[in-house]
Amino acid sequence: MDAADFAVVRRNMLFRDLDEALARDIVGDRSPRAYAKGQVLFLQGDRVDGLHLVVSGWVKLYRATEDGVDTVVAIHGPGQSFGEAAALLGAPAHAGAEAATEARVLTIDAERVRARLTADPDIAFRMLASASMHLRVMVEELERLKSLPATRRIAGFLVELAGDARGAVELEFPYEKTLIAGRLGMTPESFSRGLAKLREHGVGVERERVSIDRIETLRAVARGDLA
Amino acid sequence: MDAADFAVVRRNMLFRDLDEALARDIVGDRSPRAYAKGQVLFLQGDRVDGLHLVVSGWVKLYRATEDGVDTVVAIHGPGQSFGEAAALLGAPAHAGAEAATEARVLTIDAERVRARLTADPDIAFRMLASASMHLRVMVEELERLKSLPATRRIAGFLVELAGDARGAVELEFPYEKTLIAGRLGMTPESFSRGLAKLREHGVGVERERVSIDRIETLRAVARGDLA
DNA sequence: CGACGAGTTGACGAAACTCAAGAGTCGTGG
DNA sequence: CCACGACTCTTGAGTTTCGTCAACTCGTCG
Repeated sequence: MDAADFAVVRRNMLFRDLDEALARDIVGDRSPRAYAKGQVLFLQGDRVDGLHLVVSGWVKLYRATEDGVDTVVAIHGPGQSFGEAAALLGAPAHAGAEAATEARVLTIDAERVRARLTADPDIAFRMLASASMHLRVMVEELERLKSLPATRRIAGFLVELAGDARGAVELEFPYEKTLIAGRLGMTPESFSRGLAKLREHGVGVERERVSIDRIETLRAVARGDLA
Repeated sequence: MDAADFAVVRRNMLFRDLDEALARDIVGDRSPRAYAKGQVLFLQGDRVDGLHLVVSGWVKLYRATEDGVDTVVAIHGPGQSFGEAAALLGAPAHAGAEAATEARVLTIDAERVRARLTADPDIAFRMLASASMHLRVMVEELERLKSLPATRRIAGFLVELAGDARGAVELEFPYEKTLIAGRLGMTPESFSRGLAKLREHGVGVERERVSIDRIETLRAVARGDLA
């Protein structure tokens, strides 16, 4: 694994602030594996062999309901990990994973982590922290979904993408709009209309490129201060 | 703490299958504290001093949005715990907690758990398992919320309450309907109408008492096999 | 060039929210 | 003991939002 990839790994909660040597040791000689868009990493109910860490691209987690409709549960990008708990506990995955774009994902052997874990309880804390963070994200998502209208959810998504930028912002949608719509709990049509409505707040969209006149305005929309 | 209470504690994921002596040791000499309905355990953003385990009654976790509306994130009953990760990591709570009914809650000192944790890494696994279960519940909630119409969500809630009972079932709502509505992501009005609609599937409601003619019918509704 | 998929837009309908009124319960205090 | 108010829940009416169906545009790729 090259240095650039390893740098991404170190952005993850589990490896951040961890002793360099120990981090390398846990990763072992594994290299990220490349997945084509649409390729399945594992299915819902599969036993997960290791914990997954996205090095590049995006991976979606989804659940299939009985009637065939699938719900997007989360989407993970570079530096984000998933399936830690399932892997460590040897539990079946409660969601399926599929590459949403071309992606490279590092699979870390659960047994290896488990061995280090008993040796160094600090790692256990990190795993807990990681799980806790996932939980927090889900809670926030749940909150948004329960209470906010579509336009505000979209505004929120854009704000998140923009990070802490200020003033005029140019950015790209990281994956297909259809998928974003699913993540935000709406249909592609609603997403499209929502984006159209945001035009009056200085948001321009052309294909996957988005230009925002004033990100602060959008933050106000997301907060609900603006219609 | 008396034996009945301790039995409830042992139903929790963290303490189930744990060595009896160790379990008692972790709990220490703490006793459950009684909370009146509406009493606040901690606020969103508070530093949580210990992990909380509901012995009796119900505790709601909620998040307040900027505009004062609060969203119910989860509701925990006897044997369920919350705030584990936050307490252990010393992180601020990402939701507020308030007694939804009269409740008794055991607060377990985080430092004490931490100490046992370094001694016995198995405890770390349990905590992870616990966190993972929370996550799974949230994911399921998210899924339901995204894809299911109100009536099905209500049916699902009743089915969950009924457990694995068969045939005719009599039960009580564990807390106010308004709160249930919030948990299911709808207004009290919608909840009321939804319940009314379930009458044609053999559900009778009188105050907090619910009588279900055939729980199997309701399961079918929840699955979507029945309108 | 033609087929295909993604995205947009319009028309329509159903579901859920808001506002408002009213019934029933419970606790409190006169 | 009863009257009052507070609160919860229900029901009704009107409105909004969102999903569905369908047509059409526009790239992409074979």
